[in-house]
Amino acid sequence: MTRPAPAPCTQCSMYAEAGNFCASLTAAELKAMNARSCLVTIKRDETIPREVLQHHPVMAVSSGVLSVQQLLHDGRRTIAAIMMRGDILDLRHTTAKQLGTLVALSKVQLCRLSPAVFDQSIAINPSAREMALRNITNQAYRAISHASDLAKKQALEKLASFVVECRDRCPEELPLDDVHIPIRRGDLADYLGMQPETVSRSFKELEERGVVQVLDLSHLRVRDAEALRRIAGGDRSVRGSAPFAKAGFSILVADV
Amino acid sequence: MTRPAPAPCTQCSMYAEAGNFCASLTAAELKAMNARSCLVTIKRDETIPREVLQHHPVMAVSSGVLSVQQLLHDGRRTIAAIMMRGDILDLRHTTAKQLGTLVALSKVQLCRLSPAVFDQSIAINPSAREMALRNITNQAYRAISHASDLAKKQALEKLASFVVECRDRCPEELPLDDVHIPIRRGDLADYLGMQPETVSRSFKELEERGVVQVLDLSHLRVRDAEALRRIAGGDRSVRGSAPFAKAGFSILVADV
DNA sequence: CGGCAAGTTGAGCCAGGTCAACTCCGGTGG
DNA sequence: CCACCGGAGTTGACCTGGCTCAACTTGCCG
Repeated sequence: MTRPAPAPCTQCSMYAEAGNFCASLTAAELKAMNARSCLVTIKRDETIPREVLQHHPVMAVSSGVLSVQQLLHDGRRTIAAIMMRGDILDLRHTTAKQLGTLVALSKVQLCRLSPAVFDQSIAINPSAREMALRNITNQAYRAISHASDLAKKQALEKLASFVVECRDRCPEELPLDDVHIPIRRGDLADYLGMQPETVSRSFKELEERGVVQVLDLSHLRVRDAEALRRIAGGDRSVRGSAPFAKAGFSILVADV
Repeated sequence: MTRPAPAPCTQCSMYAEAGNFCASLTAAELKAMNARSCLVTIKRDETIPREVLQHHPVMAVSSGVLSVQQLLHDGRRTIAAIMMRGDILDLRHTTAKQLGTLVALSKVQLCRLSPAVFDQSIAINPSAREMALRNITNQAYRAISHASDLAKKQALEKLASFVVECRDRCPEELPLDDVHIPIRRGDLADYLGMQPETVSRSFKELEERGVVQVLDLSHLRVRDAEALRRIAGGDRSVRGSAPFAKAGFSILVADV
């Protein structure tokens, strides 16, 4: 039985989207990459086993959301980082153990890059090198900025920060002001270091303040981007321009 | 007036310490780097001004502790990351604004690398390339692991984690089991997302449990490394093997 | 349409934030 | 050399944001 024909790189978002590593490869490099790499699909809540990471320490997220998780002794779970399309992981110098486990938060397409081809491309192709470096650097700075969200911000502020992060980072093309929340409430709670209940209450609060409108569990509409930004920056007193989005209530309240 | 002769790279820890970027440069590269770069000293609590960062977007920490800080609207301060010797910062694709401000937490020696020489070395010298990539990747993974400390851990656990981080990361050569805490209590509080009072109480608690002994404000002795590790991993019930380090108390307590 | 997992809402409680007083220590000047 | 000063750190008492637990509602998939 032959191995299933690898999906051609040309159909992968790592290649298709400018700014990603594979998009900067030459035709020859892409061909080598295509021959030596392999695109796998991971279902939601599946963990990438340690031995797989050891055999394929270099990989890239082609679609979906991959998380770095840590489990505390008594069952508390932390999502320390989320990786999205274009993000490169190089675990050759970091055992997965010290980083945590890699768990898919949605259906994830992951490309196991050939380390040799990866290194080779980085060595000779300046633009591939720049893309890779830029991606890793951005991951570092995103993680730093996430740490700063977690350190001192209150629940509402963390959530506002996260919405802003989604707006900047999520690849989807949506009507202006609509934001796609790519992960579930429970995962979001573990990413922001809070409880699902608190996430829910904070969404409600943002909505009551007229800052966002919750369209469904994975879609928001931003009603007042400036207010959102200011809440994310720690100004908790801010109210949006369209308070009490669910019309009707405001009249009742005003009359009391 | 001639510019003061730049300190030769050979005296800088970026060069002297194996595993750092500059240590992997060839003699010719080092000479180029020496000619085009400049080592500056920054006093504690000084901020690197934005315009300096724009002119010198690539730099490396030679000694001391440099922090990435963010100030919330109402004055809360966060230390999102701390950089120590060997760490490379490349801000060419990240405005300092989105990352935060860079503030020295101790006397810092910072080398402003020439971006051109840096890029050139990375392009042609495989071992320099690997060092740079490895450092950036490690920074990313450290930040991720810091984020996971902040998300769900309690005060005591965060502090234990930090002590472990210091043990692994701090360059000082100290007697086994002694740990150097390179930053002040207030800064530590902002790094761990808590209040100075809580930091103080947590140190006391670790000491009362016999896990560490506080020698002075910047030195600890680890009494039970395994207990420390377990507390850092979320097992809050752990007590050390040498409780009530300040002798005498235990007798009184036992008699009640 | 039924069943289950995910999400939301409400009530009570606690870890850690806040505020104020106190101690410790290093630097400075008489 | 010592008295003084100011900033850092610590301790204690109180308070609150968010965690916990439990009940309920919603949304998803067969």
